[in-house]
Amino acid sequence: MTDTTRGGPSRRYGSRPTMKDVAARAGVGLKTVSRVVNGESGVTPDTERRVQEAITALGFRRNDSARVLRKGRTSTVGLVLEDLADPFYGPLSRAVEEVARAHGALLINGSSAEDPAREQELALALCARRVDGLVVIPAGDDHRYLVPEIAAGVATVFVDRPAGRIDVDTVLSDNHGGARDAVAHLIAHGHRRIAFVGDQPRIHTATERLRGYRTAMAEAGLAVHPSWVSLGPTEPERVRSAILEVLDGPEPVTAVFCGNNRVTVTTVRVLAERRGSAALVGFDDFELADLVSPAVTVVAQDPASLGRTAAGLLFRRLEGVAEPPQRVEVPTRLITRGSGELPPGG
Amino acid sequence: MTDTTRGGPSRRYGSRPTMKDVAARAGVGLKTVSRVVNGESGVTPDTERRVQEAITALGFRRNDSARVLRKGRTSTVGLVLEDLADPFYGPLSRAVEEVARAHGALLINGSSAEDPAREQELALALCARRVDGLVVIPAGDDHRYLVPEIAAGVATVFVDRPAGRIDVDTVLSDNHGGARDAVAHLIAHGHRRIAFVGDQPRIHTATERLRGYRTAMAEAGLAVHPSWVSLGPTEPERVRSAILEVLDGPEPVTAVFCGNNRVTVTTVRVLAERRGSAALVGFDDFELADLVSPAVTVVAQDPASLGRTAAGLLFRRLEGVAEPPQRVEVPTRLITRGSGELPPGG
DNA sequence: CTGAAAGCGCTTACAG
DNA sequence: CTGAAAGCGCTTACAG
Repeated sequence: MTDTTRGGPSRRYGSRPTMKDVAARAGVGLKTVSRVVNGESGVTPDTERRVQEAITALGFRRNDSARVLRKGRTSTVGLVLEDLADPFYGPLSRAVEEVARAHGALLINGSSAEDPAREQELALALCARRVDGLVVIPAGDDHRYLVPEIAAGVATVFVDRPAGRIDVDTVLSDNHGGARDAVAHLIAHGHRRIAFVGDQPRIHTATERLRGYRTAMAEAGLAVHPSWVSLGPTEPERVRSAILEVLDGPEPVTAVFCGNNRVTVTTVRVLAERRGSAALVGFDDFELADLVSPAVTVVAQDPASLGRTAAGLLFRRLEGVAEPPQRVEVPTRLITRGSGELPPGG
Repeated sequence: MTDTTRGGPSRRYGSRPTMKDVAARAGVGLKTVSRVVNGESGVTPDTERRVQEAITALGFRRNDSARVLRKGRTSTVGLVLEDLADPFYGPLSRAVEEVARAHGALLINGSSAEDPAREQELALALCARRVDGLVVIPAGDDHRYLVPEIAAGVATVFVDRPAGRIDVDTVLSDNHGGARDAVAHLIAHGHRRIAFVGDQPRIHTATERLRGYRTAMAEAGLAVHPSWVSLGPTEPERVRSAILEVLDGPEPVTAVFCGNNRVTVTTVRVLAERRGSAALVGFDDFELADLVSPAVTVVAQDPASLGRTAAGLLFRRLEGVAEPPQRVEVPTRLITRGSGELPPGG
């Protein structure tokens, strides 16, 4: 029962030919095969041809696991994000992928589903696969588990949200400034009673945007009634009841500032049912925001730019740049389309 | 200049401790460390504790490249898709990821950008990394390059579009039937002059949907004027001019059937500018389709179901099921919202 | 221009 | 319960 077919024309299904098999078939040494496979110089055209023929005949493909074991680098970077199906993260991921590709690297990404335990599990699984670098959109707020990995040389960049309890390169949108602009815009259009409906308070961007809301209100000398602020999951049911409460409760508002695109979309639905009873500005742009009625005024982030910037930092580190951790802020942009310019009392 | 610090408390930045280092520090054999790391039985609680301490002290993390080299399986699957930033592929990718996760596997995905060469490069790079299986949304139409990989045991499933010149498991939407339903719906609402604007003719889904369009027209005894059919890139400019041509050309239509979500979105924009001068049914559902005016009637695909089904087939194969290649068809669903029920001559 | 030997960091198969 | 040896498939460092 010995494996006598190894390297022969009818190898067992599931086994793969190795460089050794190719070398045997081509009648050359192992190192010569390695040279051909890696396009190194110093091989006679005739030898190269024989090796290529053996490669094709056997269906050889280099095993990168073995290669990595010797070389140390995997030419792979990891991306931990919240949810690939979210239209905010798709373009971000794609941007990271393009930068990686330009550097000859592959991207592995995984979704944390907003679960800190899953984020950690994923990030460490990527480290065990020895990614050269890691881009993280964190779900949790304590990232000390990455300290040994970073010490061991895994380049690490956080994006969209900051890292907790470790000091690393970080790329963030100007959440506070963007939210402040949004709310100031509503105030400039005559609103005094403005609600903020956002994501869960343990998410950094949610609290930063809330802070921007409070700043704008305070700068205008406006009090914030506690019932106007609602943070929580972005599930449609939660958002729907939050919106109805701020619109129809004892302290009704005339305008709503939404903390992210999931919230905005549900709010647009609720307002459409009620026939536009409030002004609206959303954080994050979204497809067709210009085509609903009224068109939705937003503070746009640039997810592709966030991804590109983060990946750029990552590869700078991988190229050996050793400077203190950077903190890059990506500006936001107010896009007025109608919903944010509605007067109070509509 | 020897590396005397190896395994010591101050190893060189960038180097990583190995099981050997852990074994030395804990005063045990290599195999014992392996047992602890992999949670195997047969280790004294006291020994285990000493090993765990050494692991923590050194910041050890198992190198999966080395592990893979011995075990043969990587517990990784690859997904080649068109563009992660496309809202159709995000949910599909996420669904594959969830199934992989349920099987303890990680997902590596990459975008082909609709370029056959890049698709091949990506798929083969994944094979070189020895993914256990491959889910492919192809850009090209000749996949014989995968034959050696499949023969070597890489489980392979095509989804959304069929493979070219190889016989493999395939999961497709009912493109022909869905398109036929869409066009029959427009005909039932009185339309006789109907345009089809779709994706490039080398894309299988585009031609299948065109075929469905022709079937419905033929079944109703309606002639198709050549100028009513426009296939090409889904860039907004191309779609815009195609739409204007079928609406305002010498053979104006009263209804448009759009071949995919990118085309539909642009068409909605163009029609909004012209104030709803034609009926519209789109292939693919999209966010806020219910909120634009008129709301958009679509033939909905279920990208998550496509992904789940494909990944399910993949893991069945990985579990050893050996049956002839399957071809699974996922049904589509007509969702009427208004734009497809507009009468001709609006 | 070419190749034999050693070794990357694990797991396997075995022996105690 | 524990560990020494061999080997997975490559690349490195070297010698011819």
